[in-house]
This record gives sequence, structure tokens and C-alpha cells, in this order.
Amino acid sequence: MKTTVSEKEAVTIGQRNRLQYIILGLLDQRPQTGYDLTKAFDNEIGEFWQAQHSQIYPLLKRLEETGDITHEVTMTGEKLAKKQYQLTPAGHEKLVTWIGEPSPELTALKDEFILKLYFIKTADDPRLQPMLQEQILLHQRQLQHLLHRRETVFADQAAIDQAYGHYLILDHAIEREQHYVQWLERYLTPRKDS
Amino acid sequence: MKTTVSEKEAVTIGQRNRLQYIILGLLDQRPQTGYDLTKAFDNEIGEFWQAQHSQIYPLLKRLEETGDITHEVTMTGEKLAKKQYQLTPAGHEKLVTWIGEPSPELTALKDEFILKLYFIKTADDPRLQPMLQEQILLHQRQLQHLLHRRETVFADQAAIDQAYGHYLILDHAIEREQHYVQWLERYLTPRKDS
DNA sequence: TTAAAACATGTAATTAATTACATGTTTTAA
DNA sequence: TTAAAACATGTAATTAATTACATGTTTTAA
Repeated sequence: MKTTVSEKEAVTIGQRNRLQYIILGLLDQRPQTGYDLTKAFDNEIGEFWQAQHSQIYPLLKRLEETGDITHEVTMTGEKLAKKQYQLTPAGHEKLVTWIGEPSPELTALKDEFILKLYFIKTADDPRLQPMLQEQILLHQRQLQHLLHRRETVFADQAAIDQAYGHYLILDHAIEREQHYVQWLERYLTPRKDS
Repeated sequence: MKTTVSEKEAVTIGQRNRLQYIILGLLDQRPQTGYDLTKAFDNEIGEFWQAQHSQIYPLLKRLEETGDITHEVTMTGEKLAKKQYQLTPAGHEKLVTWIGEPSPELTALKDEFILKLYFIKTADDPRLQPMLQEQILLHQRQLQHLLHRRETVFADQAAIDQAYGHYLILDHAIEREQHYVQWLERYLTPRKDS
């Protein structure tokens, strides 16, 4: 099959590209700009997925080319053009289909501490206890952060009722950190000094 | 600064490339081939990190170019040449340095189920309960798998004593799955039928 | 009034990771 | 004896993700 100069590449986005669904899901809540979406990753989305604006802007362009979203330009002040993106019916359908599909893959957790632990061969390795202590501090701090977020984001039952999934995620993350710290502390041997 | 045709590219591997440290750590245990290393990812390493042979072979070549490993060719049968890789002192040093460094980054967990949960807005969403049920099955199966591995890999205290870090990882993974299942079950509302 | 912070949108270059393509040998079990 | 499984090593193409480069506007607080 010959290709001609004028023939356009078919724009597709792989099913495994999860970022697209986050974008669709966020736009399903309300029309937003690329900048708004980027900020969402600094807040709640950031607890469980990471993305920079350099990934988001190109993907927005591609999602528009595949017909999942459209945009309208609105002006802020005299010169600043903002692109408000919104879902098309096709984009909404894609989101709903994805949520309805099974999620049979286990988390591929990439925890560098766990990786290092694997290469600690004996219980009396002098590096083990400092490593545990460092991780305890890290996860205690993360736990405090998550507890604080639950207090502020889900202060009343109404907040829980209208973002129930988000509440579940936060609840899960809090428990995970609590158990992580408990587990670390169990293998921490008390020091005698000072 | 001008570059000439004969000038070679300096081969470097980024510090953030974690796979290199797994390879170094595995080779620290004993000299191995790329095939052996690949198999290690089907077994215990696979519980917490993934890599295919198409990633491993090129990285072995680069690690040799940076002077971290060397190889010897051994013959199996008449024609089959195997490359046995082993650490150089520099490679060993690199491994030890990495293990000794702080690990201040929290796990970036990429759990698709968690992602979907975020977009479930209310507790009575009909998709919620089937999603929870699916995940319970998935994590119960994973838990059984991990328990079975602990039984077989760490059957006696001697096995624990000589691969203590690995034991800790497995113990942690088991607890994580137990808590995950408990957490999922807490939000599962019992059905009345059948 | 002005400097800093926040808002706003992109592209380029590089690196990491996955999937597919490619080929051949040795061992094991039927 | 032979077919399948396991052993063994690579490259090519594509996609995802990160880091760096690039530029400009509006709002806020000193």
C-alpha cells in the first residue's frame, strides 16, 4: 500500500495510556484548562498519579484529534487566551467504558527502599536499622500529611457523600501508611544509647 | 567545543535508572547470564520490579561499557555461547553506594483500580460493589500466592537468616495484601439474594 | 509602583519501558 | 526419534515519561 504526501497519520491513543482517562475524568467534572489539570496533579490526583504539564498539553491535543474533547478559547484580560477543554459524548463514553472494565492488574509498586532491602542479606547488617529509621520518619510524615488532608477535604459528611471514591482512596492511603509504619517499627530494634 | 567523527559518545547511565542496581545486586550474589537475570524477574524480583529481556541485554552492554561489569564466554554443548557477567570492583562500589544512600521518595503507586475509584462519586453508584468484589478476589489470590511463596522459599529459619531483606519484603507484601483485603471487605455491603 | 508569584501554554531532547521481530541451540519427555 | 519446552541473545519500533528549554500575561502583596 502506497502512502501519499497528503495522507494524514491516524491519531490514536493506546488503551494502556492511563493518563488519558484521568484527564477525561477530570473534564467530566467540569470544563478546565491544561493549567487547571496540571494543578490537579499537585493536589489530590498527585497522591496516586503523577504527570507534568509537558505530558498534559500534548495529550490534550491528541484527545481533541481523536474526538474525545473539544475546546473553547476564553480571554482573561486583554491578551491572555485560555483554552477551556470539555468532553464530547464520545469522550464521556470512553470514560464510562474504562471505569466499567475489569482492572485485573496488580499494582506494580516501585519502592526504592524495598529494592534496597532485597540486597540486605542478614539481620545484623549495620545498614538495616538506619534504613528502617529513615523510612519510619518518611512514612510518618506522609501519614500526617494524609490525615491533615482528610481533615480539611472531608470535614463533614456532605463532603464524603459527594466524593465518595476519593474519600475511599484517602482512607485506604491512610491505613496503608499506618500499617507500613507499624510494620517498619516491628523490625526496629531499640537502641540502648543516649 | 568541536566534535570529530572519531570521537566516541561517553556512555553513561542515569542515577535514577533503578534497573541497573538490581542487575548489579543480582550479579553481586554470583556471576550470571542475561537469561538468568531475566528469569529472576519471573521469580522473586518480579514481586516488586518488572523488566523484560529486551531491557536487560542492552543495559548489560552499557554497564560493561561504563566498567561496572565484565563478561566471560562459556560454551554449552558444541555451539551455544553463554555470556557470564560479573561485577568489577567499580560496579560493587556503585551498588554499595546506592544501598547506603537515603531513599527519600515515596512509592509512586500506579493502581488502576484506585484511579477508577476516584471517579466514583457516590456510595450508591451501582458500579462500586462489583468493583470491590473483583478487587477482593484479585488480592485474595495474590495473598494466597505470597503465602505459598513464603512457605516454600522460607521454610526454615536458616533460609530467613541468609536472605533476611527478601524475607522482610515478602512479609511486608503479605501484610499489605491482608490489609488491602480487609479494607475492601469493610466497604463491601452484604447482598441479600441467593 | 513594582517586583514576585501565580497563571498560562507550549516544544525539544532525552531516557525508560513495552511490544514486536528475529534467530538459533540444547534438553526433556513422550 | 522427534517434537516441545526451555535455554540463549539480541535489535527495531513504538510509546510513555522526565527534564530542560522557551515565552509571555495577570494578579497580588509589599
